[in-house]
Amino acid sequence: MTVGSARDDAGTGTRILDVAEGLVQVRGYNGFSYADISAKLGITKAALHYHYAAKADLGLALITRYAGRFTEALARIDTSGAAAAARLAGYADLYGRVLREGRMCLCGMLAAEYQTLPPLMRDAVTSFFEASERWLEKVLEEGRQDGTLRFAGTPGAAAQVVIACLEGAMLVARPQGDLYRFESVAASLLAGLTA
Amino acid sequence: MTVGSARDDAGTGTRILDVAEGLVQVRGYNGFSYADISAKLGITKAALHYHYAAKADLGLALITRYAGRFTEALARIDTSGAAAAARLAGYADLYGRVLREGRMCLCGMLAAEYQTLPPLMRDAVTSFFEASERWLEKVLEEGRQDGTLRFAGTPGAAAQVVIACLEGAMLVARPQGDLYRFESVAASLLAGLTA
DNA sequence: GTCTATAGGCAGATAGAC
DNA sequence: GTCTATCTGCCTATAGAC
Repeated sequence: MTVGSARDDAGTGTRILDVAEGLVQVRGYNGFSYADISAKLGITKAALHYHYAAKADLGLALITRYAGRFTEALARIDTSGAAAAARLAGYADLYGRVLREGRMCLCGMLAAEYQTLPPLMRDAVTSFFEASERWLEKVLEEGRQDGTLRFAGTPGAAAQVVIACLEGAMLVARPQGDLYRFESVAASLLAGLTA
Repeated sequence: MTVGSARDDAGTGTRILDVAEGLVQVRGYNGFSYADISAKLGITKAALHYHYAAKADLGLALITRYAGRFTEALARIDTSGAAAAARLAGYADLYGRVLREGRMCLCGMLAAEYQTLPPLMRDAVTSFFEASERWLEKVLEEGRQDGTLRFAGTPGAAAQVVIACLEGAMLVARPQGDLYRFESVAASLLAGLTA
């Protein structure tokens, strides 16, 4: 990887990921091709294969970067020092920001296509959800102890409800052309968990 | 359409729908081809095109049949005369039955691929969710009035939470290889709505 | 790193015989 | 209704020049 002279030019590899990420989040992994990226970026398909030899390599890089950024965002929420309820709201807002760009959660989209994915991509998708669940579990447990959150059952079970609700709300909001639907569901979810 | 001599033989058109339905629910609309159906059914691709000239025709027929059966199932729940809470549990069980066959909700899968679908298929998908929401709204409102269900906000908002939760739980359960995850989320959802 | 050119395969779809 | 044969186009991927 070569560092350009200007600090803010992205590098072709990164720009490929940027375009491909949007395509997968909108059309799915099976719904885009190298030709789509080629057209949007103005470089040939052959050049794309130089950076990502096979489509599966590109797909894996996509998930890895997405999961890394997600983990970073969760770390920022943690270091904010906010109460558990606010950290939970911050988590939901991460989903809201993606949807406001007209996109589905990358891993939610890939979850639908799971059975058609190459093995390494499958593993990366499941890891994403496991990491999410672990973070939520921690927040929920802390919120229960400090009295800012309340829920029945284990923190793990509640974490699964949160993930299901947010992913499902994103999934349905786009076809219904109703982004507010997501905000409404997320608000109901948070209200039900707030003490 | 010709009626066979034996009452229980399905007809090629129906058998095509049966196979295609499974393929879409497992692999997605963009994840299967006429060749897949051809192989599973032992007839040529050309024969498939006789029954469904274009893939979009097949896709539309798939949603229409699925939505019709879903509506029938909801009608059966209604005529059971059960209380609102039990009817809600029956609704969740419709999803559970699909997942136990290793499948995603047909329209949940198509919701993910929405941006790549032909217009008529898009409209059919949104209609499915609207019909579901209207039915749930009715049940929730009745449950609130007879005191078997409780929730904050409008019945419409609560209905959206139910759909989001169940679709999302299905979506995530398959990659995680954890069908019990769905049951757990559904149980939590119902518990939160039961008075 | 990016290009032109092309391979090899599979997609959806059609023509016409039976 | 189903078949064989074929078309056209797009897909992922590679070879080799620049």
